[in-house]
Parts: sequence; structure tokens; C-alpha cells
Amino acid sequence: MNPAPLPPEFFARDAVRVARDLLGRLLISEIGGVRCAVRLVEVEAYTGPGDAASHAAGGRRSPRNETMYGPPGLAYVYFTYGMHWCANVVTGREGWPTAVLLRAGEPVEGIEAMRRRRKIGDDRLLTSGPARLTMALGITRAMDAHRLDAPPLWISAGSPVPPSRRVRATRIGITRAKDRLLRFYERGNPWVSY
DNA sequence: CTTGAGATGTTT
DNA sequence: AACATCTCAAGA
Repeated sequence: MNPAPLPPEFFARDAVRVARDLLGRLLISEIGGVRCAVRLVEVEAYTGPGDAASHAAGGRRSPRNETMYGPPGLAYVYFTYGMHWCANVVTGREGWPTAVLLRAGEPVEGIEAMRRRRKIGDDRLLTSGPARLTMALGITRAMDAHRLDAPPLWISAGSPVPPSRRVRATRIGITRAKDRLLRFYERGNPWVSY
């Protein structure tokens, strides 16, 4: 795993700050004997029990969201819409459910493997959505509660770098607060939001 | 290139 | 209902 991983301390902070510092970093998977990497270009912070959009809204606990209450630096992978996996990183302090959803990336390594896992002709749709991202990288339930500092899934500690080309983002509903959604590209313009 | 609707399947 | 994706359709 030559690119050194981000240590658990990196995630032990406010979710919005972690989200901001995640943009431009490499998310790397080694699954099924293949190494794939994407540069993160779109993330979304879930800020705690007061966040109505969070699985832990109101402090709710369930078998599904249990990982959110765990220590920072864990992957929280959940099943949604009866068919898709979405990957988050747990942030903040243990027992205080906050996380950052990994929404989109730019393919950097293992593009052929990503094309095999995604059955679509348009490369722009390879990793331009939270579930497209997990499909391309081979992330499933098995990665839930995995500590994100070693294979099969981790994030490089290398300096953030802007994407080299535009990657389509999924369309976001109007209920999403701008201060929780962070991305490098917005409607074609270089853009970083806080 | 953009928007929109309908189908898909499970958790809450 | 959910705010993910795919497909097909239509509009600018």
C-alpha cells in the first residue's frame, strides 16, 4: 500500500472540516485482486443528530447505522433503495454520530476494472455518484466498519490535488444544504465550497 | 446537454 | 418516503 494512508486522527474532527480536507485526495481499493483509485471531487457531511438528513437524525440508532456511532476512521457502508451501496467515513468522536458521504470521484487507476464492474458505455458515469463510486471500486457490505487505514480500502495521505477534468456530479435535490455539500466542480466552474 | 418520469428494492 | 441509478423521452 505504497501511498501512506490517512491516520484515524485525521477523521477525529468536525465532519464539515474533514469533508473539505477529503476533496482532492485518493480513495484506493484493493478488492478482487485489483487496485483502483479515484480522486474525490464531491463529498457531503452529515453533522450529527440535529441533521435531519442523517441516518442518525434525532439520535436514532439501528443495526444499520450502528457504525456511525463507532470511532472515527471507520467506513460506514449502507444499503439504500434496495439495490445500492453508499460509502461514508465516520468522523468526530466515538458515540457522536457524524460522517462524510463519498459522492463522486475522478478515476485515476484501475479504470479497466471499473469499466468491468460498471456496465455502461460512458466513462463520465463511471464514478459520478455515491453508488456509482462504490460499484466501480467494488465496495459492498463487507467493507462496513472497516478501518480506513489499510487495504482493502483506504485514503491516501498525499496532498489534495484538483481533478484533471470535469466529472459529472449527480443531481442534488433542493433539500440539500450547501454548507454540507462540497465539491471541486459546480456547473463547469472550478469551485470549492466551505 | 438538460430536465423529467417511471421502475427498481429495502429500511425506517 | 427515501434524494441512487438506469432508461427512455422530449426540450432548448
